[in-house]
Amino acid sequence: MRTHYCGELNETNINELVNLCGWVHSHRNLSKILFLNMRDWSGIVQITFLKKDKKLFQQAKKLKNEFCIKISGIVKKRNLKNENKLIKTGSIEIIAKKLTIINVSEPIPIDNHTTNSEDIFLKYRYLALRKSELFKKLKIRSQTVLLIHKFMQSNKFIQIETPILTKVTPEGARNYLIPSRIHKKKFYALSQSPQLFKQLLMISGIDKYYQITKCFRDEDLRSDRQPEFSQVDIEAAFVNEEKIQKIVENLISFIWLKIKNVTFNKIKKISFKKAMKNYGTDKPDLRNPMKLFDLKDILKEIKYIDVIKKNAQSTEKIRIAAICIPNGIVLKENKIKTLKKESEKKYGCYELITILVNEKNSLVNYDLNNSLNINKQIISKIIKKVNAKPKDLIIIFIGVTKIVNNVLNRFKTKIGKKLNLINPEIFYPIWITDFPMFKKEKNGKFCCLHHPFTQPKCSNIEQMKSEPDKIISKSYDLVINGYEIAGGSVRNHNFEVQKIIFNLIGMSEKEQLKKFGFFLEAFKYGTPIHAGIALGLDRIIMLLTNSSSIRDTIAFPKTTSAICPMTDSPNYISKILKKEICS
RNA sequence: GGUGCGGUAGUUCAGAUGGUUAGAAUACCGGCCUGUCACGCCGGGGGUCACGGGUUCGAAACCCGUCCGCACCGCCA
Repeated sequence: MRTHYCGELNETNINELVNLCGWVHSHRNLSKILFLNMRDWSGIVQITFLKKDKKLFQQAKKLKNEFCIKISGIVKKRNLKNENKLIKTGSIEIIAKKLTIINVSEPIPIDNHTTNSEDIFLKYRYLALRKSELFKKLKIRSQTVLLIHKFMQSNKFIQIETPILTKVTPEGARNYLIPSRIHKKKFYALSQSPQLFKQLLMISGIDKYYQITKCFRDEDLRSDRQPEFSQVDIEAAFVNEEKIQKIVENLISFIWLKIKNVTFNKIKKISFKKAMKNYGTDKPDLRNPMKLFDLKDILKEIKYIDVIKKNAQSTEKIRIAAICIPNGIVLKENKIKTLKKESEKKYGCYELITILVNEKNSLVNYDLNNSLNINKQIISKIIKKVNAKPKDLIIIFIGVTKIVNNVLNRFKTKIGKKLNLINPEIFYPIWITDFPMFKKEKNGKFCCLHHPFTQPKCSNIEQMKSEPDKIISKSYDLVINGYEIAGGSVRNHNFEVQKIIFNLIGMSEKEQLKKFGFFLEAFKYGTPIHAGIALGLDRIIMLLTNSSSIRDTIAFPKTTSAICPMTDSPNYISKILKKEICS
C-alpha cells in the first residue's frame, strides 16, 4: 500500500520509487505542469505531474482539495531556485508515475487557512482534526500519557481501574445519572472521581495506586472545564503530604523536561491564607509581577467606616488593598475607568482610588471622587509600602474582603496581559497548602472546601466541634500559571474523625450510613495512613500546548452547554426505550 | 439561573445614523497559463441575512421572545 510518509521524505530518498497515501492539500494547475501538495499525518510533500504523460495528466486535472489519493512516483531533488523553505520536504518533489483516487471529496466546510468558528469546528470535528495544529496537540497528549505511565510504573505505582458506574451521592458536584434497566426506579451515577474506591484500595493493602481515568461532572462549563475530563489519580499508603508532593513534583518535572525541555526549580509552597493576602486568589499566576498590599494600617484613620456601613453586611470583613502597576502611566484614563465600571457592575466594589507616582516619587494625580480625605503624608506612606517607582500607578480598593480580593486579582490579570507583564513562555508552578477545612454557606451551614475525606490538621475533637471554621486541612493544590493542575490531601484514617466531619456538615447518622455506610464500615478493619492527589490531564495538555481552551486538547469535546454538535447528543429517546426503563 | 459579545454565500468576514438588485476574499464551475508552492489572470453560479413576532411606507440593521456559539458570574465537596 504505502512505502513512506509524505512529511518524512528527504534527500536520502532521491531516485527511489515511493508509494504515498493521503489527501490533496492544495493543487496548482499551470496547464502543462501540475503541482499537488499532498498531506498525511506526518506533513506535506509536493507531487509534480508532467503533461507528456498524457493519461496521468488528464487524471490529475480532476483532483480537488481533500480528495483521498494514492501516489506512486520517483523522488527527485528540486532545482535550487525551486526549493520551498516553508515546508520540511521543500528540497525534493515526487514525479508522479501513478495516481489512484481512493475517494473524492466535496468542498469541506472548514477553511484550512484561517480560524473557524467553534460551532463548525465541533460539528465537523473529524475535518478540524485534519489541521496540523489540532493534531499536534493530540500527539503531545499521547506522548504525555506515555510519560505518565512510564514515570508512575517506574516508581512502583500500579495501575488499577475503578468503576465508571457508581453510586449516586448528592454531595459535591452533580452526578450524571444512568437509569438501571434491571432495577426499576434505581440509578447509577457516572463517577465524578475515584475518591472512595482508591481509599478502599489503600485499605486493601494496595500500597501505591494510580490511574488515568475519565471523570464526569454535571456542572456548568468554562474554557477549562468539560463535562467529561481525564484525571491522573494517585493514592499511596503510609505517606505524608510531603511524599505525595514530591512524587507530583518529579512527575511534572519529568513531563515538562521531555515535552518542553524546561527544568523546574524546587516548587515553592504557600498557605491558602498567604495566597489570598498576597494575590487575592488561591490560584495565583506567579508570572505576573504584581502583588496585593494591605493598606489597612496606613488608612486606618480614614473615614472609610461610613462607606462600609453603607454597603456591607455587618458580618462581612473589610479589606483595603492596593496593587502597583509598573509603568502604569501608559494606561489611558479611559481604560482605568472602564475597568472600574466593570468591577462595580459585576462585583459591587465600593471604592477605588488611583494614584500616579511622579518623577520625585510623590503623587502626581489621583482621582478621589469619594469622601476620603487622604493627605500627602499618607500618600507617601502608601508609595513606600507598595514599592512604587516613578510612573507607576497605584490602584487601591476598599470593600468586602472577598470582593476586593476578586477584583484586584482580575485587575492585575487583565492589566498584566495588556502591558505584556506576563511572559507566555514561562511556567511557574506553586503549591497552595493549608486550605480551611470548611466554609460557611449562606444558610449558615458548613460545607467542605476540599472534600469530607480530608484530614484536619487539628486533632483535638472538642476544638473541631467548637470552632469548625478555624480548622485547617491537610490539603494541597498545585497551580501552574493560574490554573489549578492538581488537588489532593492526606485522608482521614480515623473512624471517629470521619464521623465528626460528616456531622459538622450536617449529615445525620442515618444519612451517613445510607450514603457512605460501606465506606465507614471499611474504616473499622485496620485503615492505613494514606494520602493522594488527582491531576487534571486536560489542563496539563492545555499548558503544554499553549492552548486557550481545554477543547483543543480533546479529540471530541462538547460545547459550553454540554452538547456535541457532531453527534447531536444528548438526544431524546424512543417511547420503547423509555418504557423499558420506567415501567 | 444570571451578565456580556456574536449568528450575513460552502468557509472567513464587511455591511455608519433603517432606503434601489446585500458585498469582498477564499472555496466551487468554465476558460487561459511549463516551475508553481495559500500560483496567477479572465468569466460564472451561489443568500429563508439563525428562527418567530413586532415597530415602520420600507428592517440584515430598531424592539421583544426563542434557539445556537463563545467568554464570564453563580456552580464545579
